[in-house]
Amino acid sequence: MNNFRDILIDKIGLQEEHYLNLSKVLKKVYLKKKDFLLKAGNICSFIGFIQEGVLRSYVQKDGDEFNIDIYLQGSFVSSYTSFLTQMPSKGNLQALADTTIYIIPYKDYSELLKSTGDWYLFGKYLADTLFIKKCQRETSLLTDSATERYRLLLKTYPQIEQLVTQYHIASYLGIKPESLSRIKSLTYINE
Amino acid sequence: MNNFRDILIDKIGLQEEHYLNLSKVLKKVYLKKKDFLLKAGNICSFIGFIQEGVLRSYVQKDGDEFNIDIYLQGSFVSSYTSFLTQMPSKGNLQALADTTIYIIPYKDYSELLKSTGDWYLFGKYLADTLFIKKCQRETSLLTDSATERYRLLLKTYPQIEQLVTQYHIASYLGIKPESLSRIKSLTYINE
DNA sequence: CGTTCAGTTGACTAAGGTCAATTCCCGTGG
DNA sequence: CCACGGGAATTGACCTTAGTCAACTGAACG
Repeated sequence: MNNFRDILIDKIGLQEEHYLNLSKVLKKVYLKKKDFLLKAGNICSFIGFIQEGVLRSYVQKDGDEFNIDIYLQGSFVSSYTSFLTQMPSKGNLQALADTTIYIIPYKDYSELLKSTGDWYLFGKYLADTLFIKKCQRETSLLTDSATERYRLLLKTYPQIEQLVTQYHIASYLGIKPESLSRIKSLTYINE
Repeated sequence: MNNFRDILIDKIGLQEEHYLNLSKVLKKVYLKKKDFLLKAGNICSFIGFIQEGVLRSYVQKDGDEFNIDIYLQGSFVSSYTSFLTQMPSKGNLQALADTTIYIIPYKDYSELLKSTGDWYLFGKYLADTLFIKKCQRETSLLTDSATERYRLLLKTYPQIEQLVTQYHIASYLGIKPESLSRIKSLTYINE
């Protein structure tokens, strides 16, 4: 269930034919670890799909980095607010490992939308899933302790500690790496 | 710019005619302070528009309440995740003052969507603005201190302290009322 | 008036931050 | 094959922010 075609057809309900049309405009992009897919200040002109690898979106404030999200294999990646508004993005998109992405350029995406109403399903799927994900994170940031957020993350992405460093996980959780280290050491004692 | 018709026509780009069609299905609902528009566990079957008054959405955890959002006059209100998925809502919607709302029932909304593609604009406006708002709050919760969030809130809604109690503002900020009280007392000293 | 609820203040606690020292791990070059 | 260098993670000591609980003030309203 981690490839683009399956998600389009099985999850979103589009047809093989749609996938073939999409394939024609998809651009395959290879990123090395630490490469940027998008830098803050630029307009996001694409929707990406991660074939292989990991990315993060983060914002900078007073010289510190804050990870807004971490994107694993099989997920869509975009600075969606910037994509929607076509205004400069406040966040950066950066690879945390060597990564392969399929890119749908904004222009081609608009063409697809015009070609048939079916692509509306895709836009709605994207908007809805992103919204729901944001709501969950908002609630978690508001109601859960750092320890609870850490456990939730492990439950959602059991493999994440093998894929990204503690620095990035801590930043995503809203704490410092030192604090995450302490949380982990306590976790073992309490089980 | 606080009434439904103006937003529909000037902001979303629909026509007078659309507004007239919508008017036929709108239900006017009066809530007293502390009345619930939606209780957790129920499915949200409407989009509301606040004609007059204030509401909050909040979740409960371990007996504590956490305000997810506060909705003022002229804004849309819904448990949008529940509305989208037609699954039970995790959050509650409650009036914080006597409130008048226009309700678009889910069923009628679906009918409108079918009647003409133009209503797609409405759905997209709603989804996009809600998403952007969530992103801003997510970033603020992650990167700003309670004091910064408090200042941001006052800047965004200067009138909010006249409309809702400190208890609700504190909960929205993710802190306790006592802490907000201390933040306020320090604020005056530092200006 | 007295009750009730919102807000403030004080004393203490807990969670997480900061900074510095140390250890672990892993890749690279001699 | 080993030694070393550098980033990642851990640990310790101390600081800051916010939470907790209880007492108190004050305005609102029956």
